Amino acid sequence: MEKVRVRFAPSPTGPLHIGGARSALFNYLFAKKLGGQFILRIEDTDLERSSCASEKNILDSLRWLGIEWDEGPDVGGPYAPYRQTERLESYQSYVNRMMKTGHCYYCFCSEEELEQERQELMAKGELPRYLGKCRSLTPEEQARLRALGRQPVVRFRVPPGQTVVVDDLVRGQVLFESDGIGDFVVVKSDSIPTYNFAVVIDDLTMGITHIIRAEEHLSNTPRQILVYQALGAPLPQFAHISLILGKDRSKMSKRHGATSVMQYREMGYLPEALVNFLALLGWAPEGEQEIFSLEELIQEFSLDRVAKNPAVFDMDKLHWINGHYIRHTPVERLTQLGTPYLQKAGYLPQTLTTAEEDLACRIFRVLQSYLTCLSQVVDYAPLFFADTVDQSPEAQEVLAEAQVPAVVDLLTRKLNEAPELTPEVVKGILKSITKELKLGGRQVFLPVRAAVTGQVHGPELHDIIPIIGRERVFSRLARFGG
RNA sequence: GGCCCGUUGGUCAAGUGGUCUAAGACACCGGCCUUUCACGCCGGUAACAGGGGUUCGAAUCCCCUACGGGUCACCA
Repeated sequence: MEKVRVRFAPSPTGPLHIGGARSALFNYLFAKKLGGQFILRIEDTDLERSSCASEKNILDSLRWLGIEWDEGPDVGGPYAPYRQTERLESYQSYVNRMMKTGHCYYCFCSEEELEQERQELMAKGELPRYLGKCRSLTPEEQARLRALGRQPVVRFRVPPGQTVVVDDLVRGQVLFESDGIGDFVVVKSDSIPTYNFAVVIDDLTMGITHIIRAEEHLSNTPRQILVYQALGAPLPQFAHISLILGKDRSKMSKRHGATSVMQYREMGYLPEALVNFLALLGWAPEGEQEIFSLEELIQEFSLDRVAKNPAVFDMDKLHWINGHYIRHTPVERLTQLGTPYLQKAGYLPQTLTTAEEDLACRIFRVLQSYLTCLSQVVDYAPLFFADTVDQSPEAQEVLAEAQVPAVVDLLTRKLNEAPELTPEVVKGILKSITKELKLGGRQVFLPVRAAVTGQVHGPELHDIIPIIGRERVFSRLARFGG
């Protein structure tokens, strides 16, 4: 069997979108599952909107997710270059060929003329498309127009009365009538090829076997197929995956909140969590497993388990998955990834002493089951770093109880006497207080928690008191003593 | 508007004519664990868009309607 070669071909017009990441992921999984190659190609023929920064963002985002490419703009490969603006010559010969065979022709219509044509068609209630005005210009007419300084575009001559069949691996056969497609531009007046043409040539010359991309490209596919046919080239396999929708069921966009991979990274999502989540959007494994490593996904992935219907981006589930990965990752890694949030918020300095590193590690150990994303550590930070804490209404209620001053005084004394504060020591102290004052656990633990943290909920007291440290604990307890 | 795609609980989804009085997960609710919360464990509520066919039998096949989405550029 022919070796599988797939590609992810983003245009560098913005940061990598969550939808793009999923397309890349599906391509990657498909390739790796079948022992094929995953190629990254940059489609930068839109000179206006393309930027190096966006390209870098896309590469960084993919790498962060753990999606590695076998060939691409930065790593090279046997079909280099992998940036369309660097492959301009490669398109020219194909244009010439189609020009010679009559599949293409020059069109001198100006934008104004086209706009007018569009308006007229719309006014008549017909579908706006190019009517083929320049289809049969004689060489003389062409020369005259060129002499006027008109820069022509090259259009593809769409054959009339044809049914174009898109054989799609996820959607089955999809039929299009060629009459519904106007002669489309293949080379722009600045002599840069358009998307619909460049993709075909690149996929063809790079030996791409399967084109897995978002559904929004489905209606472009008949145009591309027409080009393949004009060239007498074999068709690759197509697979159009459904879109990712926002909460309101329209295509995911900025107004739905975070849409780029990097935003999720900044919010403290782990790459493996995002990958796991994205894989489950529009694809379902055979069993009932929900948590998958990249390796497992590669094992399990198959295009025929990809859904046809669009999927709503479910933030709740992402949170759950991320929380799961946070709970299951080593504290050292959590600390490493999470400490920058503490630094950015000013709780810790840019460069850490060994003691501060240790402190951060202890904080993350305690918070591990509380966080659903790393940035939330900042919400808990005052608990560990503030000299005084505000009491919640519930905490105030608890602190009004009669036994509180005695408990606080005794705790203060015992903490003071302890040579060192460790979880074991604090645990013992708290227990001894219940005994000495003959109080129920609740009557001791709850007020202590309220006084020390300002909350009635939170991690084990014996874990957090040593982290908070004697000084701060005393300053928080002070107001509640007898 | 034309063309195209889609429609199983709030969400992700399994399901490819009988084993569906429809799986699992998230969310939600309840219980257990625990000094509290979180975690974890156990349990519960909740769905085949509507209407016609085909068939002994339909979530599964066909048609229509409704709704949602995509696309109609010298953007990709």
